[in-house]
Order: sequence, then structure tokens, then C-alpha cells
Amino acid sequence: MGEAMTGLKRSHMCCDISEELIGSEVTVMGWVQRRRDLGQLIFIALRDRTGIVQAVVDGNNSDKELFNKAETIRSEYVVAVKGKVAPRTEGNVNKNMKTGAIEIIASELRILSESETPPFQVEDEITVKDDLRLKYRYIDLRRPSQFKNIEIRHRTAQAIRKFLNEEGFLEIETPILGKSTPEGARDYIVPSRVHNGSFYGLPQSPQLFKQLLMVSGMDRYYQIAKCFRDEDLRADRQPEFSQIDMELSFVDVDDVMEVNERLIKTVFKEMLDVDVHIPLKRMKYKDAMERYGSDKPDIRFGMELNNITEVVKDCEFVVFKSAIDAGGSVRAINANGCGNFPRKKIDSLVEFVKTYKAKGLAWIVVNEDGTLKSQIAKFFTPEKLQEIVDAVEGKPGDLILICADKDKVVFDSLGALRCEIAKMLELTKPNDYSFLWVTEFPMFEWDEEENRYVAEHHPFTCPMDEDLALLDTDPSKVRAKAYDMVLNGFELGGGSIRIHRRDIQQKIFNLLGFSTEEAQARFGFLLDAFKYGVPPHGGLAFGFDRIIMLMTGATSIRDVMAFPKVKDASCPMTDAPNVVDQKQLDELGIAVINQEKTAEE
RNA sequence: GGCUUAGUAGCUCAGUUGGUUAGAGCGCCGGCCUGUCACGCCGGAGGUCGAGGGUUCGAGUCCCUUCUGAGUCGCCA
Repeated sequence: MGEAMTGLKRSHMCCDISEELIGSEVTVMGWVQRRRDLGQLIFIALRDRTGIVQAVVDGNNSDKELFNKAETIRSEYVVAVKGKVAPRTEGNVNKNMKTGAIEIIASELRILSESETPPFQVEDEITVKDDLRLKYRYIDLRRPSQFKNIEIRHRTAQAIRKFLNEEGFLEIETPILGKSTPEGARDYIVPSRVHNGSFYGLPQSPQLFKQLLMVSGMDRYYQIAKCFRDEDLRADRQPEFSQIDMELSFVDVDDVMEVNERLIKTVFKEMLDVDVHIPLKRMKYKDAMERYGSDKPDIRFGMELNNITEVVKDCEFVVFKSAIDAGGSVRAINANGCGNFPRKKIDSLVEFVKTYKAKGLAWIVVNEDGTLKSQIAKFFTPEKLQEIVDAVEGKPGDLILICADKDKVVFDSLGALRCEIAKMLELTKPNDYSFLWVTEFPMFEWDEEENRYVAEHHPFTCPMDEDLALLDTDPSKVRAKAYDMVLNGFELGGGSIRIHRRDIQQKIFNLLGFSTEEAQARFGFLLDAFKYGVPPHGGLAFGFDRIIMLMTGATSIRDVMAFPKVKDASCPMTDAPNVVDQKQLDELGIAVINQEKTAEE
């Protein structure tokens, strides 16, 4: 039920009503935030996406019908209010509202749509569980913070487009229905009615298409591309997400980095008025791991890792000894000033690193008087213990945390631990944006399960020129022309220079265990294209949602997407994914096994 | 798939060693109120304590199973 808006035309958005309009007649339309009924005087807080403006219905100075109608209004009704803009008297100005100096004296009121009481209040102050918010996402989006996030997302996209357009990039769309290339993440696949038993794959990224566009001579391409990955969700991972995807011809590493530094600088200045100093700091992958235990280090605080393997290598402590003998290492971080942590808190840190496969965590407290306290003290001479403390520059009041294991476990554990402690100590400031590039990634990673090398980045990544010879001798040492941009411990984006020489590409495929036939079957179209003249090229892709998340301070990318999915990749609002009719399955030639539910005809 | 955590009124939560009729704030409904703006005052409705089973004289509370979220590890070229 609701009235027509016939004869009314919206003249202003709510927050566009200002003191300059005093005396003029305006018409605003929106949702009722709140009705404050004082008996013979009714205030209506009317909200649209710009904000809230107050309308007044005076029982003594307006007609009965208007007043009676105003009394029936409830929260979230959609109404149109026509009236004169009036100043508020001295004591009635609301300084907390943009429109707090004025109000609209209503002369006409239309209830365009009534509303049931919403399942939760449309206010930023309330905290509602995520699944309920997402079931009623259209109401959740009415909250100012959500409007703000969606708007920042829009404006950021525009700023990015403007920058890239001016840099000579063409915005080009690539297919969503593509070919499934099961290397890396799981693909979402789409059955074909015309080709029973055959499937399209939804793109995990437009990688191959953008390289083909370079072969076509498009020279510079970008796209804000929807990508799909059928993997488990996280706070910063959704099954469908957006990338700022780009590719450039006739470039090497520095060229791609340079244009993207300027892109980020421009966007952060425009959106947040934050000055990003370029060129950004660069850190080699190897150094990032050694110093921060992570390939996406948060460099806003110290607590760097120290390799103390040499210091303890001759000790008899079996935990350290066996780790070293197995080819691992012993490393430590110095949590400055944390020596006063209660035992319980230290124990929780020990539990914390077990998440990352560490078997435990040794600790040494440097007391205020310089004496040492440690649960492993009995395995060491006092001199040796002091030597460890000196190796990490331990001072009175410090807490030293030591992990011994395979390098991967030590890096994962201590890398996460330093971030966890930083969070406990609130070492990071809200508006501190610390960017860096991580470079010189290894080309390959040994996959223990499959017993072969897999590409660290992807199989089209170009090895560093000086490492080409190592492809034949020691592939594990080959570094790639790959780079990640990192912000505050988050990978904002990454990319690489691609291989444009067939002989090198062939070598890489061999190392990855692809036969010529297999490579041809999977990526033949790209290899064929490379026969016909291919420019040196490279590119990069940013996680668009993640950038918006960091810019808005949201804690999840769900808050910066209009209609995100919950953890099991379903949508509580639409109930996707759903079971389909047998008829649809028959047409597609699909038989479903182990299906508990079947669609009702 | 593993680990952690949560589920009590429409929403957010409290609920003690198991013990009378399960509470609060907000919201909702009704009444009063002409300057509110988180309006105020008075009154009211609203509960399968996620579901199922068990222990017990007695279960929101203890045990088992299960469902639904969240975080995280694995996974995410």
C-alpha cells in the first residue's frame, strides 16, 4: 500500500537542504529514520543516501488530515515531504547534523510505501550478526557506514579509471565463460547445454586474455574484472571478487612498478588525502622472509626476526639441536617491554604459534635487574643464555621468543607472532599506511604432495635474466620477475613480467612437469598466439575489494561489497546456490550423485 | 577437512556451584505531551533458551549428537 507521487517531484536530496534555501519550497523523498511525536508537534527525520533532514508537522498550524497522516508514520516508511525551509530558533540547532540549522515545515505529506518493523534498526551504532545483516542486506545497506563504503568504492573506481585512461590504457572486457585451466585455485565450472559433458570455467583472473591482448597490439589494457575462485572464504576472501587488472607492452619490471606507484599515490591522495611517498620501498623476497617471516610484511613496527642458529648450534637442548640437524633454523624475536607479560599470556602465545605448526615456543624474560628467567634455562649455561639475549639486543624488561623448526614453520610462526603481539600492544596507528614492494620471488616451489615443482606465481612468469642459467642446474634458486605491492601486512596486488620467448616457456613447462602435449592441450591458444609476434609485456592486478577495505577501515571485504556471500559461499538472501529442476539437469546432461535434496517439480 | 568461538525476546546481551514464575537496554504496541533530535513520562505485549537425545527429584546451565554463523590453519598458480 502507498500513495502515488503524482504531482510531486523531488527537488533536493535530504542533505542538500541548507540555510541558503530558507524561505523556498522544497520536496524531499526518502525513508523515515525516526518519528518524534510530542503530541501536537511531530518531527520526522527523513533519510536518503546523502543523510538526514528534519521535517516538522505542527498540529496547530496545519490541516487535520496532514497531521493525522503524520501520526501514522513509522520507521522506514518511504515518504515524500513538501514544505518551506525554515531556520531553527537559537536553542534548537543540532550541531551534530549537517542540516541541523534548518528544518522543513511540511505542507504536504505522502506515504509512498509503508514498512513493517525491520529486523534490525538502521543505525551504525548497532552490531548485528553477519548472517542476519546479509539476509536483509538491502536494509543493512541503508546504514550510513555502508553507504559510505559503497560510495568510496565507486569513487575509487572512477579515480583509477581516470588515471589509467590518462596513461594510455584501454578498458577492455574479457570473457566470463572461458576455458577451465586447473592450475592453482579451483575453478567454478559452468555446464554447456549445447555441448553435453563439456564445461566452461569462470576466470580466476583474466591472465591469458590480457596477454593475448598484448599480442594483438592493444599495448596497454586494464579492466576492473570480476574473478572467481572456488576456495574457502576468509574475512578478506570471497568466491567472487574484483581485480584492477592491467597489462603493458614493451615494459620491464621497473616500468610496471613505476606506473602503479603513481596510480596508488594518486588514488590515496584523492580519496584519503594521504601522501604516499614514491618510489616505494623495495624489499627482496629473501629479506622479507628473513626479517619479517612473511612475503607480505607489516613494516609499521619492528620486532624483526633474528637468526640465532649459529649462537645455539652447539647446544645440547634437543629441541634446538634436532631442528638444526634437520636443516631448519632457530630464530627469535624481541618483544620490547613485554617482560611483564603474565605467565598465562606467554602461554597463550605458545598456543598461538601451534596454529602455524610450531611445536612450541621458548621464551626468555629479561628481568629489570638484568637477570634472566626462562623455561629452558636448565638446558643452557648462564653464559649461553646471555649470549642469546645479546644476539637479539635484549634489555631489562624485554621478552624474547624463540622458535626452532623447519624454516617455513619458523617464518610462519614468528611472522604471525610479531603481528599478534603488535596487535596486543596496539603498535599501529590508524592512519599509518606503509607500502612496499616485495621483489625477486622464487620462480618455483617444491610441492611435496605432487612431488614436482609448481609455479610460485604462474607458469608464464619470466625468470630474472641473471638466473636463466640456473633453470638447467638448480631451478629452486631461480628468481622471477615478479613483484607484490604490500600495505600494512596485506598483499594489495601482484604481478610479473611474462615470458615472451618460446624456448624459455618450453623449459618452464618441462620443469613444471608438463609434456609438450599437455601444455598444448591446456594453453595451446596462448602458445599458438606466441608464434605470431609477441611484444615483451608484463602487468599487475590489485585486489580491488581489499584496497577499499583498507581505505575504509572495514574489517572484512564483505563490508565493501554490495551483496557478499557468507563463509560457506552461500547467499542468505537469495539462498544461492540452489538445487535445480531435473529438467534443467537433463538438458545439460548432468547426473547428480549423493544429492540429499532434490528439487520439487 | 582441523582448531577456536558464538547461538537466550525483533536486535544487542546478562543469567552465579544445576534450584521458585528466565532478566536488562534498544525496538515494537497503547496512552499523555508544542521544540524534539538516542525526546520524555506511564502502561503493555513479546521466549520451543538453535535442534534432538541423555544424566538428574530438578537443566538456559552438565554430557553426547547435530544445525547455523564468525575467526583461523590447510587451501587461495
